[in-house]
Amino acid sequence: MREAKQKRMTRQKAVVHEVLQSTTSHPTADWIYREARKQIPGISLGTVYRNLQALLEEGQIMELNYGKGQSRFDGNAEQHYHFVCEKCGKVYDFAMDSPTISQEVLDAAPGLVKDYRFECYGICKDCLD
Amino acid sequence: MREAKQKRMTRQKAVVHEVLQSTTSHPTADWIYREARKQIPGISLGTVYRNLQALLEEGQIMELNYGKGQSRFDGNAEQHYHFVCEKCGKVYDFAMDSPTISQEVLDAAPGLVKDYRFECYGICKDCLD
DNA sequence: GTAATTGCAAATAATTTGCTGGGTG
DNA sequence: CACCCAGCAAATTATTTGCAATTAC
Repeated sequence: MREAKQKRMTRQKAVVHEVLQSTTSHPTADWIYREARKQIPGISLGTVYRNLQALLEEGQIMELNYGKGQSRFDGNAEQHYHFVCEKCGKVYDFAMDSPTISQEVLDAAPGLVKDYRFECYGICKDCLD
Repeated sequence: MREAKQKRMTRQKAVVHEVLQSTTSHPTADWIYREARKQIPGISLGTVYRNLQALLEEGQIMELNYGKGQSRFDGNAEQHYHFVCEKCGKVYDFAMDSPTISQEVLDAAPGLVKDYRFECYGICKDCLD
Protein backbone atom coordinates (compact mmCIF):
# COMPACT_ATOMS: atom_id res chain seq x y z
CA MET A 1 0.00 0.00 0.00
CA ARG A 2 1.66 3.16 1.24
CA GLU A 3 4.40 4.03 3.67
CA ALA A 4 3.22 5.14 7.09
CA LYS A 5 3.25 8.90 7.21
CA GLN A 6 4.09 10.81 10.33
CA LYS A 7 0.93 11.71 12.21
CA ARG A 8 0.38 14.50 14.67
CA MET A 9 -2.05 14.64 17.50
CA THR A 10 -4.42 17.53 17.27
CA ARG A 11 -7.33 18.64 19.37
CA GLN A 12 -9.64 17.88 16.45
CA LYS A 13 -8.42 14.34 16.07
CA ALA A 14 -8.63 13.70 19.80
CA VAL A 15 -12.22 14.96 19.92
CA VAL A 16 -13.29 12.86 16.93
CA HIS A 17 -11.87 9.77 18.59
CA GLU A 18 -13.38 10.71 21.94
CA VAL A 19 -16.85 11.24 20.49
CA LEU A 20 -16.68 7.88 18.80
CA GLN A 21 -15.53 6.14 21.97
CA SER A 22 -18.23 7.77 24.04
CA THR A 23 -21.11 6.06 22.30
CA THR A 24 -22.20 2.50 21.79
CA SER A 25 -24.16 3.52 18.72
CA HIS A 26 -22.53 3.40 15.32
CA PRO A 27 -22.72 6.98 14.16
CA THR A 28 -22.33 8.51 10.74
CA ALA A 29 -19.64 11.06 9.94
CA ASP A 30 -22.25 13.77 10.08
CA TRP A 31 -23.39 12.82 13.58
CA ILE A 32 -19.79 12.78 14.77
CA TYR A 33 -19.35 16.21 13.21
CA ARG A 34 -22.35 17.59 15.05
CA GLU A 35 -21.17 16.12 18.36
CA ALA A 36 -17.62 17.33 17.86
CA ARG A 37 -18.85 20.87 17.27
CA LYS A 38 -20.15 20.94 20.82
CA GLN A 39 -16.53 20.82 21.90
CA ILE A 40 -14.87 22.61 19.02
CA PRO A 41 -17.49 24.85 17.43
CA GLY A 42 -15.24 25.70 14.51
CA ILE A 43 -14.39 22.15 13.48
CA SER A 44 -15.18 21.40 9.86
CA LEU A 45 -16.78 18.35 8.33
CA GLY A 46 -13.76 17.88 6.10
CA THR A 47 -11.56 17.62 9.14
CA VAL A 48 -13.86 15.04 10.67
CA TYR A 49 -13.62 12.95 7.52
CA ARG A 50 -9.85 13.35 7.38
CA ASN A 51 -9.45 12.27 10.98
CA LEU A 52 -11.79 9.33 10.61
CA GLN A 53 -9.66 8.27 7.68
CA ALA A 54 -6.51 8.60 9.78
CA LEU A 55 -7.97 6.65 12.69
CA LEU A 56 -9.05 3.93 10.29
CA GLU A 57 -5.56 3.63 8.91
CA GLU A 58 -4.19 3.40 12.42
CA GLY A 59 -6.65 0.63 13.15
CA GLN A 60 -8.23 2.52 16.02
CA ILE A 61 -11.76 2.43 14.67
CA MET A 62 -13.90 0.40 12.28
CA GLU A 63 -15.92 1.45 9.31
CA LEU A 64 -19.24 -0.23 8.64
CA ASN A 65 -21.46 0.12 5.67
CA TYR A 66 -24.65 -1.48 4.75
CA GLY A 67 -25.49 -0.84 1.17
CA LYS A 68 -27.06 2.57 1.09
CA GLY A 69 -26.29 5.98 2.41
CA GLN A 70 -23.48 6.99 4.69
CA SER A 71 -20.79 4.89 6.26
CA ARG A 72 -21.04 4.29 9.94
CA PHE A 73 -18.15 4.19 12.35
CA ASP A 74 -17.41 2.09 15.39
CA GLY A 75 -15.00 3.22 18.08
CA ASN A 76 -14.46 -0.34 19.21
CA ALA A 77 -11.63 -1.81 17.18
CA GLU A 78 -11.74 -5.17 18.95
CA GLN A 79 -13.18 -8.06 17.00
CA HIS A 80 -16.90 -8.21 17.55
CA TYR A 81 -20.05 -8.73 15.56
CA HIS A 82 -22.94 -6.63 14.40
CA PHE A 83 -26.63 -7.18 14.24
CA VAL A 84 -28.57 -4.84 11.98
CA CYS A 85 -32.29 -4.47 12.55
CA GLU A 86 -34.09 -4.44 9.23
CA LYS A 87 -37.01 -2.61 10.78
CA CYS A 88 -35.56 0.23 12.85
CA GLY A 89 -32.12 0.27 11.23
CA LYS A 90 -30.32 0.18 14.57
CA VAL A 91 -26.95 -1.54 14.69
CA TYR A 92 -26.20 -3.63 17.76
CA ASP A 93 -22.89 -5.00 18.93
CA PHE A 94 -22.64 -8.49 20.15
CA ALA A 95 -19.86 -10.74 21.26
CA MET A 96 -19.35 -14.47 21.41
CA ASP A 97 -16.98 -16.53 23.44
CA SER A 98 -15.79 -18.79 20.68
CA PRO A 99 -14.74 -17.24 17.46
CA THR A 100 -16.88 -17.65 14.38
CA ILE A 101 -13.84 -18.35 12.28
CA SER A 102 -12.86 -21.97 12.01
CA GLN A 103 -10.21 -24.09 10.44
CA GLU A 104 -12.68 -24.97 7.73
CA VAL A 105 -12.93 -21.32 6.74
CA LEU A 106 -9.19 -20.92 6.65
CA ASP A 107 -8.94 -23.98 4.43
CA ALA A 108 -11.74 -22.99 2.09
CA ALA A 109 -10.59 -19.40 1.61
CA PRO A 110 -8.67 -18.65 -1.60
CA GLY A 111 -5.78 -17.01 0.20
CA LEU A 112 -4.39 -15.96 3.54
CA VAL A 113 -7.12 -14.72 5.86
CA LYS A 114 -6.02 -11.72 7.92
CA ASP A 115 -9.33 -10.42 9.13
CA TYR A 116 -13.00 -11.13 8.82
CA ARG A 117 -16.37 -9.66 9.39
CA PHE A 118 -19.57 -11.28 10.44
CA GLU A 119 -22.93 -9.60 10.46
CA CYS A 120 -26.48 -10.65 11.08
CA TYR A 121 -29.63 -9.07 9.75
CA GLY A 122 -33.04 -9.49 11.30
CA ILE A 123 -35.53 -7.95 13.67
CA CYS A 124 -34.19 -6.67 16.96
CA LYS A 125 -35.71 -7.50 20.31
CA ASP A 126 -37.29 -4.06 20.62
CA CYS A 127 -39.04 -4.36 17.27
CA LEU A 128 -40.25 -7.92 17.90
CA ASP A 129 -42.81 -6.88 20.50
CA MET B 1 -38.91 -17.90 -1.40
CA ARG B 2 -41.39 -16.09 -3.55
CA GLU B 3 -41.19 -12.47 -4.54
CA ALA B 4 -43.84 -10.18 -3.19
CA LYS B 5 -44.44 -8.17 -6.34
CA GLN B 6 -44.03 -9.30 -9.91
CA LYS B 7 -42.09 -6.79 -11.94
CA ARG B 8 -42.33 -6.32 -15.64
CA MET B 9 -39.71 -8.01 -17.79
CA THR B 10 -37.89 -5.81 -20.25
CA ARG B 11 -35.00 -6.39 -22.58
CA GLN B 12 -32.87 -4.07 -20.45
CA LYS B 13 -33.61 -5.89 -17.24
CA ALA B 14 -32.93 -9.25 -18.85
CA VAL B 15 -29.58 -8.06 -20.14
CA VAL B 16 -28.53 -6.61 -16.78
CA HIS B 17 -29.34 -9.89 -15.11
CA GLU B 18 -27.64 -11.87 -17.86
CA VAL B 19 -24.44 -9.83 -17.67
CA LEU B 20 -24.32 -10.32 -13.94
CA GLN B 21 -24.90 -14.06 -14.24
CA SER B 22 -22.26 -14.43 -16.91
CA THR B 23 -19.37 -13.48 -14.67
CA THR B 24 -17.87 -14.83 -11.49
CA SER B 25 -16.40 -11.45 -10.73
CA HIS B 26 -18.33 -8.99 -8.64
CA PRO B 27 -18.73 -6.05 -10.94
CA THR B 28 -19.66 -2.46 -10.26
CA ALA B 29 -22.74 -0.82 -11.73
CA ASP B 30 -20.54 0.96 -14.20
CA TRP B 31 -18.93 -2.22 -15.46
CA ILE B 32 -22.35 -3.80 -15.89
CA TYR B 33 -23.42 -0.70 -17.79
CA ARG B 34 -20.47 -0.97 -20.16
CA GLU B 35 -21.09 -4.67 -20.76
CA ALA B 36 -24.79 -4.17 -21.25
CA ARG B 37 -24.16 -1.53 -23.90
CA LYS B 38 -22.52 -4.18 -26.04
CA GLN B 39 -25.94 -5.74 -26.33
CA ILE B 40 -28.13 -2.66 -26.07
CA PRO B 41 -26.04 0.33 -27.17
CA GLY B 42 -28.70 2.78 -26.09
CA ILE B 43 -29.15 1.55 -22.53
CA SER B 44 -28.63 4.22 -19.90
CA LEU B 45 -26.78 4.07 -16.62
CA GLY B 46 -29.90 5.13 -14.76
CA THR B 47 -31.72 2.13 -16.16
CA VAL B 48 -28.94 -0.17 -15.05
CA TYR B 49 -29.20 1.22 -11.53
CA ARG B 50 -32.98 0.91 -11.54
CA ASN B 51 -32.84 -2.68 -12.68
CA LEU B 52 -30.15 -3.61 -10.20
CA GLN B 53 -32.40 -2.15 -7.52
CA ALA B 54 -35.35 -4.18 -8.80
CA LEU B 55 -33.33 -7.40 -8.94
CA LEU B 56 -32.13 -6.78 -5.41
CA GLU B 57 -35.68 -6.38 -4.17
CA GLU B 58 -36.65 -9.59 -5.90
CA GLY B 59 -33.77 -11.33 -4.17
CA GLN B 60 -32.19 -12.37 -7.44
CA ILE B 61 -28.85 -10.74 -6.80
CA MET B 62 -26.70 -9.53 -3.90
CA GLU B 63 -25.13 -6.19 -3.22
CA LEU B 64 -21.69 -6.03 -1.67
CA ASN B 65 -19.82 -3.04 -0.45
CA TYR B 66 -16.50 -2.63 1.12
CA GLY B 67 -15.99 0.79 2.52
CA LYS B 68 -15.00 2.94 -0.36
CA GLY B 69 -16.17 3.63 -3.83
CA GLN B 70 -18.89 1.85 -5.71
CA SER B 71 -21.08 -1.01 -4.67
CA ARG B 72 -20.42 -4.35 -6.25
CA PHE B 73 -23.03 -6.83 -7.34
CA ASP B 74 -23.18 -10.59 -7.27
CA GLY B 75 -25.45 -12.59 -9.57
CA ASN B 76 -25.38 -15.53 -7.20
CA ALA B 77 -28.17 -15.12 -4.68
CA GLU B 78 -27.42 -18.37 -2.86
CA GLN B 79 -25.81 -18.10 0.54
CA HIS B 80 -22.07 -18.04 0.10
CA TYR B 81 -19.06 -16.18 1.40
CA HIS B 82 -16.63 -13.63 0.10
CA PHE B 83 -12.93 -13.19 0.35
CA VAL B 84 -11.59 -9.74 -0.46
CA CYS B 85 -7.95 -9.39 -1.39
CA GLU B 86 -6.48 -6.35 0.29
CA LYS B 87 -3.75 -6.16 -2.32
CA CYS B 88 -5.44 -6.55 -5.69
CA GLY B 89 -8.96 -5.77 -4.55
CA LYS B 90 -10.41 -8.85 -6.18
CA VAL B 91 -13.43 -10.47 -4.57
CA TYR B 92 -13.57 -14.26 -4.51
CA ASP B 93 -16.53 -16.47 -3.78
CA PHE B 94 -16.12 -19.43 -1.56
CA ALA B 95 -18.43 -22.01 -0.09
CA MET B 96 -18.33 -24.23 2.93
CA ASP B 97 -20.19 -27.40 3.68
CA SER B 98 -21.22 -26.54 7.18
CA PRO B 99 -22.78 -23.18 7.79
CA THR B 100 -20.89 -20.55 9.73
CA ILE B 101 -23.94 -19.68 11.74
CA SER B 102 -24.38 -21.61 14.94
CA GLN B 103 -26.77 -21.87 17.82
CA GLU B 104 -24.41 -19.73 19.82
CA VAL B 105 -24.82 -16.88 17.34
CA LEU B 106 -28.58 -17.17 17.42
CA ASP B 107 -28.51 -17.04 21.21
CA ALA B 108 -26.07 -14.15 21.43
CA ALA B 109 -27.83 -11.97 18.87
CA PRO B 110 -30.09 -9.21 20.22
CA GLY B 111 -33.06 -10.28 18.11
CA LEU B 112 -34.34 -12.67 15.50
CA VAL B 113 -31.67 -13.47 12.92
CA LYS B 114 -33.08 -13.69 9.41
CA ASP B 115 -29.94 -13.50 7.36
CA TYR B 116 -26.23 -13.05 7.77
CA ARG B 117 -23.10 -12.19 5.94
CA PHE B 118 -19.59 -13.42 6.42
CA GLU B 119 -16.54 -11.98 4.74
CA CYS B 120 -12.84 -12.50 4.98
CA TYR B 121 -10.09 -10.06 4.17
CA GLY B 122 -6.54 -10.99 3.38
CA ILE B 123 -4.10 -11.69 0.58
CA CYS B 124 -5.32 -13.92 -2.20
CA LYS B 125 -3.37 -16.88 -3.53
CA ASP B 126 -2.35 -14.96 -6.66
CA CYS B 127 -0.89 -12.08 -4.67
CA LEU B 128 0.91 -14.33 -2.18
CA ASP B 129 3.55 -15.42 -4.67
C1' DG C 1 11.35 26.44 12.04
C1' DT C 2 9.02 23.42 9.12
C1' DA C 3 5.82 20.48 7.64
C1' DA C 4 1.45 18.37 8.83
C1' DT C 5 -3.17 19.83 9.67
C1' DT C 6 -6.97 22.96 9.72
C1' DG C 7 -11.23 25.55 7.83
C1' DC C 8 -13.46 26.74 3.91
C1' DA C 9 -15.47 25.91 -0.25
C1' DA C 10 -15.45 24.04 -4.52
C1' DA C 11 -14.79 19.52 -6.85
C1' DT C 12 -15.69 14.54 -7.34
C1' DA C 13 -17.96 10.31 -7.28
C1' DA C 14 -21.84 7.48 -7.00
C1' DT C 15 -26.43 7.03 -7.19
C1' DT C 16 -31.20 8.79 -7.57
C1' DT C 17 -35.01 11.15 -9.64
C1' DG C 18 -38.35 14.04 -12.75
C1' DC C 19 -40.08 14.14 -17.09
C1' DT C 20 -41.99 12.31 -21.30
C1' DG C 21 -42.44 9.13 -24.87
C1' DG C 22 -42.48 4.11 -25.76
C1' DG C 23 -43.11 -0.91 -25.07
C1' DT C 24 -45.12 -4.73 -22.27
C1' DG C 25 -48.75 -7.45 -20.65
C1' DC D 1 -54.73 0.52 -24.05
C1' DA D 2 -53.30 1.36 -19.31
C1' DC D 3 -49.38 1.79 -17.01
C1' DC D 4 -44.76 0.55 -16.03
C1' DC D 5 -40.34 1.42 -17.63
C1' DA D 6 -36.62 3.43 -20.65
C1' DG D 7 -33.67 7.34 -21.87
C1' DC D 8 -31.78 11.65 -20.77
C1' DA D 9 -30.04 14.92 -17.84
C1' DA D 10 -30.24 17.48 -13.85
C1' DA D 11 -30.39 16.84 -8.79
C1' DT D 12 -28.87 14.76 -4.51
C1' DT D 13 -25.90 12.79 -1.31
C1' DA D 14 -21.60 11.50 0.60
C1' DT D 15 -17.01 12.23 0.58
C1' DT D 16 -12.62 14.24 -1.07
C1' DT D 17 -9.43 17.82 -2.20
C1' DG D 18 -6.78 22.47 -3.16
C1' DC D 19 -5.25 26.32 -0.91
C1' DA D 20 -3.61 29.59 2.43
C1' DA D 21 -3.40 30.19 7.32
C1' DT D 22 -2.45 27.80 11.62
C1' DT D 23 -0.35 24.78 14.89
C1' DA D 24 2.11 20.69 16.70
C1' DC D 25 6.51 18.88 17.55
